[in-house]
Amino acid sequence: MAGGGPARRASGRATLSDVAAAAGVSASTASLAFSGAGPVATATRERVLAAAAALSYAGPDPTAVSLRRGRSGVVGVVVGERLRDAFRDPYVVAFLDGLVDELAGAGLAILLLPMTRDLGAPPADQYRNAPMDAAVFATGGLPGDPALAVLTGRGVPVVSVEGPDVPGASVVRVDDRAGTAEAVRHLVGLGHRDVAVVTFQWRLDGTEGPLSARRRAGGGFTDTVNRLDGVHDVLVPSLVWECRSNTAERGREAGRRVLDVPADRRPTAVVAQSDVLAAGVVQACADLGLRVPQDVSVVGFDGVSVPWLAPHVLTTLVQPVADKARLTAELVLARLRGEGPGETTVHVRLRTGTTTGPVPTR
Amino acid sequence: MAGGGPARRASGRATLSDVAAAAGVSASTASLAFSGAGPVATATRERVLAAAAALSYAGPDPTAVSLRRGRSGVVGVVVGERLRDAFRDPYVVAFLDGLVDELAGAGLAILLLPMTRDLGAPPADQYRNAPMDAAVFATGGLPGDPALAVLTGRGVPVVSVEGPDVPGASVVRVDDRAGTAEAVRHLVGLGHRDVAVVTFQWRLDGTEGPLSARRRAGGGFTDTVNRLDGVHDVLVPSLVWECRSNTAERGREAGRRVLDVPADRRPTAVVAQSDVLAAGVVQACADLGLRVPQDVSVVGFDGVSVPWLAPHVLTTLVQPVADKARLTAELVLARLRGEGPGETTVHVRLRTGTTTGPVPTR
DNA sequence: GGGGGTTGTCGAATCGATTCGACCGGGCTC
DNA sequence: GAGCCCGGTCGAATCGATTCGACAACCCCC
Repeated sequence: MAGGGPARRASGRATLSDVAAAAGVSASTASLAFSGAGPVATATRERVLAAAAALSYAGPDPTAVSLRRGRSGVVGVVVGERLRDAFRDPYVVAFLDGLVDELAGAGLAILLLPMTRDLGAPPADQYRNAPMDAAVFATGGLPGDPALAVLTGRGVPVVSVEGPDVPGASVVRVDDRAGTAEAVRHLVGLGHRDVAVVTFQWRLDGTEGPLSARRRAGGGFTDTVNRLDGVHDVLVPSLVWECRSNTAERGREAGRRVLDVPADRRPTAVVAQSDVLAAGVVQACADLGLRVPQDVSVVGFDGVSVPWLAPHVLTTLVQPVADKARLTAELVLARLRGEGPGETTVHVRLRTGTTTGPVPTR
Repeated sequence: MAGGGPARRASGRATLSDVAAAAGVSASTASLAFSGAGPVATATRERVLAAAAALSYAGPDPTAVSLRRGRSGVVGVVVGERLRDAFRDPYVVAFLDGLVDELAGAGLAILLLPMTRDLGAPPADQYRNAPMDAAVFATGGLPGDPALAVLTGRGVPVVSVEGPDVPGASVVRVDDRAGTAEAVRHLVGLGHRDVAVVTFQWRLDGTEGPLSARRRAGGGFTDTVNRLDGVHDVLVPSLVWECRSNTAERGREAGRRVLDVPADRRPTAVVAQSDVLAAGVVQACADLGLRVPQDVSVVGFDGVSVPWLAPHVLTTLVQPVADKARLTAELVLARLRGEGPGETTVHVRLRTGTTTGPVPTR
């Protein structure tokens, strides 16, 4: 031992220099001994490791490493407005689970970022202050989100999943327009002509109710718009009802409002923009004493399991959620390798369940 | 302008020094101009801000700030084993939502940490490498989790919610033992004597089925143990069934296995360790043609809304989830202020719903 | 025995900021 | 008019590591 008292700083924990001093080597050598980069004599390494143990040095400080390497190993993930609502959606959870798995496999940690709730307000502090090597908009987002400007201003590469199509961002697209169109054609094939649509929120203002042409023209969330356009590609829906959040509760309310009308004016089918909303609509049917699919057909979107709908099996557009997560992670990793923005499209597939059937005869 | 070409580094983005140089001031002054700490002449500040805008400098680098300040503004949150399962539990989501709100209010960002799945394996990289000012075990945890050792080794203060009771950690306790006992007394008051218990996993090995005395003696998750002890405080359950994950699906399977026996040997009441499991048990009753509560009474735990159970209202032990989140956040903030480990207890309250009733007469 | 190649170690520069102490005028008080 | 205080600015140290280039020692082989 190189004499002298303990080398610990007054300020607290031991640093690599302390360890080096205790082991009688330079800081460079101690670093090499820890990281394994570069040649170090076995005896030296052991001396360093012993010194580290003696000082209970727990390895290099992540913050210092981040600064030096210009990498923090953290990826920000933006999820829906309220965590409470976002995490209630099995699709979001499944996607997040896949994404976390893929990124964790690459040694990356996930930072939860709240989606901007008010386009007028400044974005949350975390966008500005939290360390981040990249950011993923996991569940869509609005063009013009100030958080986006902050991130690109910082030089943080953005990967957007069906999100704002900003220049410089990597994009994961979903062919939800074509998919929705296919689902509507399925309904038309069953004889349906009077189809209502239950959508996500169009903008961030908490509005709920029939979507006016004026509001529609104003532009909205990418996925919301695409899925509605897909309906219009096949027919003009008799009613479009906007829900203020993507929850079964709001879907149920939407279903009640859309379907609680005299039978001759009642839509014979409802296309919902998510399985969660669709499940709410099915519940609304039960509330109203309407049979699914004899009186009303219901179509969802996502293809996640909604076990509490049993014995119904939702007719829905299945997203390949695991693939989508993997592709998203790959786009993130590509940006981290320094490659430019990339782009992928994932395809949805119509799964016919028990919630759609022939149009009722009146 | 102080002549010369653009001061940007070849390596990429502008730094504070570049801005300072462009504005013709020292780096110290530029820093002061940005942070607002210390006096800066208005004219100078404006010159600095203009230079920053010209160089599209987006504010101080979070990593560098973290190193200097010894604070990253990031709090790690450990949630259950699989995100997929954890986030399916409305209670976990509600708690997390509250916690994120509270911590975000203090300018802290949330890092998602996967719970250790295998006590033998080394903890995930993120425990070692991710910047973190504190860590919260949000949904329980195992004593002896190696991730804990890594965190305390790093000097990261730990706040454990019904989690491993390690020395030095702040602890949020729940009086779930007393609460469960109260629920069981409620059942006893209704005449029940033959009560089955459906529990969380006891350990991490994916076991499912009747909990043996031997396994039980081996020690398990804090909350699992406490809630079971609460039952034993009142009576000896006729059967304890361990589920390998806290999902309605496993609860349903448990319910089927526990209740699908001849009526004279069937438990008249089931105490589940969560509302999610309880919901599964209620579904199992429907599967088996048993009426709730006429044939079987069911008790849950958490008091979160399980809307798809309608028209049933679960008899359950309500946790004050918002308070719990707030108290947890306060313990985190106290540690961040440098205070020592703290401790709180939250109380649960029995809410009598429609899923418990008098014992059936045979 | 000298040249060339390894191996092991170290010093110093660097990552991008914050902050303490020093310094310099100018206005104020006594 | 001397002394003081304060507003404004700057230089240098510091946070805790990584890494490049230099250098010494040693081995091998011709």
